[in-house]
Amino acid sequence: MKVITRFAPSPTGYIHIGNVRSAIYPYLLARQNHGKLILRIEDTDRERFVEGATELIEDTLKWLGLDWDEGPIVGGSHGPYFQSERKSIYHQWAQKLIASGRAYADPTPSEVIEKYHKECNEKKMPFLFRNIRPENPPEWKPGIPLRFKTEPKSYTWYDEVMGKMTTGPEVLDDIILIKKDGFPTYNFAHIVDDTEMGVTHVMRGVEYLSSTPNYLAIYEALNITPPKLVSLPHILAPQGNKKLGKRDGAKSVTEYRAEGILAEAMLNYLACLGWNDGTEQEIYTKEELINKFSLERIQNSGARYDEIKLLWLNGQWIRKIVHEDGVSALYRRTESFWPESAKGYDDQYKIRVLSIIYDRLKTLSDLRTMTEYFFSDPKINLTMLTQNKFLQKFSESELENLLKLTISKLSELEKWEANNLQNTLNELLVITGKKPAELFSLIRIALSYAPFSPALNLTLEVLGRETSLARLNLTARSI
RNA sequence: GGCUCCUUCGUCUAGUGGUCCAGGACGUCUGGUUCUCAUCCAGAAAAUCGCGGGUUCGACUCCCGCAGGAGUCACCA
Repeated sequence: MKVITRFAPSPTGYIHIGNVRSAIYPYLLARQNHGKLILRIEDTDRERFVEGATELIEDTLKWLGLDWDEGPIVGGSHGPYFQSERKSIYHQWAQKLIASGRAYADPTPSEVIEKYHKECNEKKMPFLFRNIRPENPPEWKPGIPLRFKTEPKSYTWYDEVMGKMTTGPEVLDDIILIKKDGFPTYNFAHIVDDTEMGVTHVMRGVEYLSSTPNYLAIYEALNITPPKLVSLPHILAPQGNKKLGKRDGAKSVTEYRAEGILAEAMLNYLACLGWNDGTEQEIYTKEELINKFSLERIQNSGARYDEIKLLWLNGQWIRKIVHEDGVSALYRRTESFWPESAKGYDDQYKIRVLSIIYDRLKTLSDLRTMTEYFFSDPKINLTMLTQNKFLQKFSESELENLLKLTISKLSELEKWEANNLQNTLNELLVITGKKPAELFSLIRIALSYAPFSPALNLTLEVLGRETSLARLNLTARSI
């Protein structure tokens, strides 16, 4: 049997990291089995619809590398893939239920329902509409909601993550199939769509676990074998025990992208939050995830979201890309992350800067703050020099002399190249009798006035003879 | 309140009756790599396996009870 999975978001805003996992797992399962992933937009709630949200969702998926086989943009033979365009299909299926006496029009005024609802809440009783089911429902016509006529009984089913499930008749109710505006509810629409689209594995958050018996009842009334059900545990907010939501500052995937998180790291982190292959591996490529993914190894308790670990993983991925594909591979991803001042500089120079700074990056946006002095002369800050813990014991004239000596030695260099520079620096240590910490700190600060920088010889090399000497001179004269 | 699910270091997790006085990773701390920051390397601290009973020669692992947490009970998905 061909595996067909789907990701079915509502276009109500951006996808935040609490939700993407329900796109990642279906993707992995589909790819692993050479099946299909369907993207379906569940836009039946016109009030919550947000303009542009669909595009945002598509962008997010594309960025993460989660391509879909059927859905918006790519099309497919089971369309349309927007629920709002499938109204007549739902109505056809609804007619089947009406014909078999399993659905009825509900003329109950909303005040009556609300009153009963309130009553149930006060008495701490579950709200069950079937208790006030109208006795002689009218014929169904637009403007009246259509309800499922349930037959309370016990259900047992198997959830691929949670295992064997059993519930009693008390959870079954006459749920709304078609709203009074003519659009179906999620409860009905997803069943129709999954069936029509041939979905074999329904993967969604655990919050749907409690309504599963009601879905099972509809499948049964429709004479359909339900697909495999996969409940995904929640991702928990960093604080408390609540599921991660926008209120907890759950950022959109797009935001992480803008902050310089790599798609590979994001995918790796999210896939492994609540899933592991039982080995001690931490870094997974998309291909490895596709190969190793398994439903049985999805965790069945919620997992807390930990941004620190994401950052660590991102650093690992930044280095992995450089080590495996070279600096220019990483450089291609950095375009929007350089400081303003880098604008006029060519690719070659920026690649050289990147090659000496990349192992310090946690996110690509660190480039903005960490490479400033490679592109514009830093502001001279003499207190930074004189207050430095290695330099404060020297007098100003001593510092000046050390700098002058450094300048003259470096000026003699024929080839301005890292190894030669290191040799000269070593010579200077011998000549001056200073400790590396002392001399090197002085030079480093005079060049960058930054809290940190790469190895001194590399910094000098990339900065170039002219710039380096000019900056050292400037500081020497300012002391 | 009903129903359902969940419960191993701070966090993500390994663990399917003995090889676990519980392993890995993040984080934390310490030390090393000619300055800084980071990387990398080495090491340390960190879980009476939610609690209480049982079964067993032996339980994190099986059974029962309890507690705590979460989800759900919408013309939202």
